[in-house]
Amino acid sequence: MAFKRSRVQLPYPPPLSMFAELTEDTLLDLDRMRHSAAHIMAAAVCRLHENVLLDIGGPSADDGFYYDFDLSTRLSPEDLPAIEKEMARLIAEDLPFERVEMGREEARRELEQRGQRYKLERLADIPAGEPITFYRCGDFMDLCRGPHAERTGDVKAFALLSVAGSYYRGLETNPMLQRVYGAAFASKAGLDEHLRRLEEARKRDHRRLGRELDLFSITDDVGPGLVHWHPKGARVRCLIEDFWRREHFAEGYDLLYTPHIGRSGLWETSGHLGFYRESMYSPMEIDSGQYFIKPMNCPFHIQIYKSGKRSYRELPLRWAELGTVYRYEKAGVLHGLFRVRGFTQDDAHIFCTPEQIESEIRATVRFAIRLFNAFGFKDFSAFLSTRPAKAIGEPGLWAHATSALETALKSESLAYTVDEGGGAFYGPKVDIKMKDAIGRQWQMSTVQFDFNEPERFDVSYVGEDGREHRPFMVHRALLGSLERFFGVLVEHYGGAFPVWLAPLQARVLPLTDRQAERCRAVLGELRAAGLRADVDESSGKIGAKIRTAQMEKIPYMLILGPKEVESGKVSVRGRAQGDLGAQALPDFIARLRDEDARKI
RNA sequence: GCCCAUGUAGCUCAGUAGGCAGAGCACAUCCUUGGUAAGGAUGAGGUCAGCGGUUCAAUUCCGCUCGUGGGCUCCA
Repeated sequence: MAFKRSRVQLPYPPPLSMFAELTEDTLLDLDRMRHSAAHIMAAAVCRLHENVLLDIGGPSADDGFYYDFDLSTRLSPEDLPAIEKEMARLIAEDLPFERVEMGREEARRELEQRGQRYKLERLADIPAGEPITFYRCGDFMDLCRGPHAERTGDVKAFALLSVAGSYYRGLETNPMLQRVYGAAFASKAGLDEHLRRLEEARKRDHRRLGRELDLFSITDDVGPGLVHWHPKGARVRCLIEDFWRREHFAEGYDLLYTPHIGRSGLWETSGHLGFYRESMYSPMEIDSGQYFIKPMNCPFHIQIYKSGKRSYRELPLRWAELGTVYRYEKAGVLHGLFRVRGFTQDDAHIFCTPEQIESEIRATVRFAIRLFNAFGFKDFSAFLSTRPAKAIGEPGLWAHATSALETALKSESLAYTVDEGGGAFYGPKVDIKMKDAIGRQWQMSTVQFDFNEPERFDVSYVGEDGREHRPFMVHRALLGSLERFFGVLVEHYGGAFPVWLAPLQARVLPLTDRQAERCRAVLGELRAAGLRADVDESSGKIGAKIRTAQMEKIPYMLILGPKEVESGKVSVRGRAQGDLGAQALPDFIARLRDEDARKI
């Protein structure tokens, strides 16, 4: 039984609590207790406000609870303390939760009498034959499946965290309800630990570190969702890209560069204007034609495929591109580097024969994991999304493709969940998720079949039989987008990049001005060895220079005073380890180059 | 897009019950040349997000716009 909720979409803020030490039973107890906390909150709101229309609430994510309701007044964060106080009172009263089962008609009358119109709709959703239950707690009674804690006093520690809008049933055509989120734990210590984790996540927030470490910015003047990579961020990106290119060549990929805009006809053929228009920007007029900025790279890669007649002997073709695309995202969903309007995908398209597809997919999954291992991600799982009701392409093709995906997941021993019918209309897919340093899950890679575009563009190859065949076409992005991947990486490392990715690997610190010249000479040697370094020539004391370097999270500091100048050594300080003593410069350089090469 | 909150110096944040705006850090200049996480002094830096309204007077009150943050997934 799936007691732990999983999500296909990127969660933010992501669930922080891992509860590794908790058993399934205690998790269920926690869920039950949080469900009750949600009811207590609803009861408190009903005590404080008139005409509260209840929708539903319950445990949320894996740390708290929420409840949705419709109120005549708008709740703001300032209202939370009063609700908390009322909740505390209900908890102190230690009221029992009483399960009341009733017939459908009786339930309807009950809800009508209370004027609970959302609840009436929810009641109608309950399939015939299932028991209809209410839970009573003092004078508060709510249609609810349960289960609940025994008494309100079982909620030992809670805090209300935020108010938010929430569409009824999550549909934006429905009225907007008010949602209050809270956290609840079995003990004060659990709650404190949770709040500590929230604080830890805040410290790692890539938007905050992006500013503090001068990595990137997004400015109002240019526009929301459009990223500027500052020198240090750009340096990290460059290192990621260099690594990515080397690995792709080693995996038998070729690289492409394609234009950023294309004629409307191209997008009509591809189907994007039909299916994807709401994510595309308005066309621009060039000569007498309309051009669209690309939301995807695939039509261009297909053009290259079609630039000549292809033989089965050429397949598989693996074509990758760091392709920059622009997509319209609703203003409210933009978020730092995680959700932007212009981004660079580490995109690739694989064209292959049916016989090749299984090994291609396997290699792709293995490749993704290998890449992520290099960045310190170790824990993976996957989602397999299969054929939806409305789909293009023959069922036989779908079955073949889906089994290739599944085989790859099994042979790589990836835990996966099947999202039955959750695939896009044009093909099944696998999404790979991974855990970061503090246990949060991120969905990064996607491997996706496409039965639509090859058809629309009439993509083919000549087989052994001399006849034309349709190749399989697979889209895949491993890192996802460089923007989002970089954001995750910043949070994963908390801004303290390992030596191989650090924008600056070492800083040379003169004790006084008299060592400045020697420091510049040391810098020259570091650079000549291919290392990234600079010198702090400011006039502060050594403590201040160390503090600055420490806050910039530079892996190594080399301190040079009269002693070092005389001995020809450097005093090394590690960002994490502190004072490492004096070393000969060549030894330090060798050590740094070794760490760089070993990606640590 | 929708709900709520929010926007004051490069950053973090005070402040004005409506009367020409303030701190710390960062920056510049000078003094200091100090051995492993902040030496000192002086100075520069603001259309108080933008536009409109009320007012003798608006950064402050009101409206709109833009941006940012939390959400809009699970769900009787």
